Amino acid sequence: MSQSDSPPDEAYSALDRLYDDPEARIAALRDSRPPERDVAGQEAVFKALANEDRLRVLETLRESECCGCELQVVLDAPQSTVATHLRKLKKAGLVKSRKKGKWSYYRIADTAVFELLDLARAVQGDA
Amino acid sequence: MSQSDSPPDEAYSALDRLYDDPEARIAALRDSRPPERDVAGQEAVFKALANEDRLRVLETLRESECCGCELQVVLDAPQSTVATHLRKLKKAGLVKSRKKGKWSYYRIADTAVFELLDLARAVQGDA
DNA sequence: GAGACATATCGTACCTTTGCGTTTTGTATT
DNA sequence: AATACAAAACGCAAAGGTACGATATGTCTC
Repeated sequence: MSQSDSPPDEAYSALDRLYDDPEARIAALRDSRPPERDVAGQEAVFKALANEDRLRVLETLRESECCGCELQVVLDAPQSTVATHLRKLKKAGLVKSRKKGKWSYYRIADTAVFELLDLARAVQGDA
Repeated sequence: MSQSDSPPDEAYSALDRLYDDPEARIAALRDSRPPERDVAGQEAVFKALANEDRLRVLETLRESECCGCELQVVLDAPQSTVATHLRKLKKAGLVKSRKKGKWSYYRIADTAVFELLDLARAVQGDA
């Protein structure tokens, strides 16, 4: 993951054999690397989405805002488990919450979340 | 995760207090649950996307098809590590590969993958 | 202010994923 | 057929994520 730890020298020599101008190809490949920030942000989003229970929560919130205890019914899981999932979804910016009395109501933060869910289903569908 | 293990009876009684007709609400919540297959498929896709190295590979493949040894340069990681990531991407249906001589060339399987990457960046952006 | 109750947080045992050295497989080249 | 080499598969230690009981926090009702 860093630069000096275990450089794949073998890979370099592979490129040496593969191209007339390996330096240029290497430079091109390196340039195509996206900024670290972007990648880290994307990873955080996908990590939050990479769990069945959390996906079920999002699909439910698609229909309507829900409070925590309703989501317990949906997931059929204990309160602390549900709360942990909701915290993750919130931290990743996928849902927002508002407090009303002793209830916390959760809702999808951005319509882009719907699109992510739909695309994942589509990709999977014709795999 | 299953039905009989640890039912959140507490949640049921919460709904009892919350609604005039809790049974109806419970039924509605349960009906909103998507088919198990769908959720499992979505999870698989998001799991495959939930890793910085794999995201970097996908961003690189956005530009052009690449062989394994090129991706080693991009990730700056040993061959076995890169191969593991590629296997996962392939199993999730995100990339396809073709073999030419002793090289394997990888490419994005579906333009939906680009959209997923873009959406994740967008969601993250205004979080 | 005491009790009930929805949530949030903490601690931790358990399970999954990752990274990577090593070995194996498949394809050129000599 | 021996060598070279890209890629795939195997194996296991280390890291990370999950589930959930227990506990803490905040809010309503009496």
